[in-house]
Amino acid sequence: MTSNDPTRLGRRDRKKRQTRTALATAALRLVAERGLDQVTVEEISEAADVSSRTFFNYFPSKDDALVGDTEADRDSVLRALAAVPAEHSALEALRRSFAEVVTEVQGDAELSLLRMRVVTQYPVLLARLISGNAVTERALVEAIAARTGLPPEHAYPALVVAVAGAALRTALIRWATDGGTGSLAALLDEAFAVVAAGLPDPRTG
Amino acid sequence: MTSNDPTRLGRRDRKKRQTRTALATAALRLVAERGLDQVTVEEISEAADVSSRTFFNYFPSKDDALVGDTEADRDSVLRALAAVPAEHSALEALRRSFAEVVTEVQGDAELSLLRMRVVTQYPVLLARLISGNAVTERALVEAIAARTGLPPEHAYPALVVAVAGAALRTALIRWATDGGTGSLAALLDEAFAVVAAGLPDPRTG
DNA sequence: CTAAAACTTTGCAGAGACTGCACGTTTGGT
DNA sequence: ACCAAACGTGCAGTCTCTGCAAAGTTTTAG
Repeated sequence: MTSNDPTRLGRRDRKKRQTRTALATAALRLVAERGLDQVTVEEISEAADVSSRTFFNYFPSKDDALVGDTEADRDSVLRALAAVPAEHSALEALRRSFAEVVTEVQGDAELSLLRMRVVTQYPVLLARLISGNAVTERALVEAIAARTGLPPEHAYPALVVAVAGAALRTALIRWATDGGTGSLAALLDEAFAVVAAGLPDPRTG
Repeated sequence: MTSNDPTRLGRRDRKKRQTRTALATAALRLVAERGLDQVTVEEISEAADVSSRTFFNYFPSKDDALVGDTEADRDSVLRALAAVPAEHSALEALRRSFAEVVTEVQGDAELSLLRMRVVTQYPVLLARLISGNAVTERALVEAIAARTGLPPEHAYPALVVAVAGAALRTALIRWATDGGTGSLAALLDEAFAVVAAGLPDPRTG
């Protein structure tokens, strides 16, 4: 779970958080059951016992309720990256920065799997997820450029970040299609290892 | 018909193609001028001199008129991949498969640049573009799996394809932000070379 | 304890995206 | 010239999403 003691927040914030997750899980559950177009915002809101207007106070679109909080992931990854010692390579630094998100995903495996199942089923949602990451990508490119001392226009930072993101994405999908039983961290490390080796053809060894 | 010259299709198909490109270019031009939310489908349709209902006969959504024809790219890449000799590595095969799309993009540089400028400006459009590529990605994973003799569930095909796509994407963005003056093919080759080397930190050489 | 301040929820009205349907026109083939 | 298929378009209707203002709730200050 994330780092918050529910008792320390006021009632207002507690209810807000509650409503938000209620909307998100209702949306995921309903869409998993019936399909994306067969679920309206009004139905989701009713399942969470709020008005449909309130839904839009929490999420700017129906899709956003399904893809999860990309901003929280962004903060997490950026903070982690800043904490990685400078002597590590860019690729290794990114690998470590993903660790926190990875453990969060695995910690909430049931919801994560439901989300992955729904999201991968609808290209528009998969795109939405990736677009959230696009914002993260730009921030990461800046950070990697600063860390390596390269100018932000240099090809390298953008390339490493994009490739690392691709590795994370494939590991996530692989983990989800395996039913979430295995270790996501192990899958991620494996992917990064292959990338660091230059993607050698596994047949020729 | 008296002639079967592919460039001289019937009047019907000629007009269809004409209308389609008119809608797409009008959409790109207007959105570049005013912004995505400040342009309605009705305005785009009016600029192309058709009804707004007709717009939706050509494109399923406003966004689709902006991101271009991802299906054509898909066909092109898949056909090219099938033609690459089997002795080349997966990564090299993918690099070659992208060549045709790359030359098309560079050949229509003005429109491509307008599109890249618009698309990169709006995450939702970037997402739409990537979602088209998501379908291509799955097909490529199948093809690479078959080519390498690996099972489709193996991590490698998905990883190579995702990474190659990331390389293509960064090369495209880089080319566009440079104003489309340089050689896109050269940028792509450079990116692939760095990837094949395992993304070594350029600081340490 | 109480009342103002700050915030949240909600209904309402409305713009805009998108779909199914029906009807009229155009086009290609014969 | 004729027909069937394809195309364009208007219309009605659903759904997403936004701004606004009223009403309710929580927090804060006195």
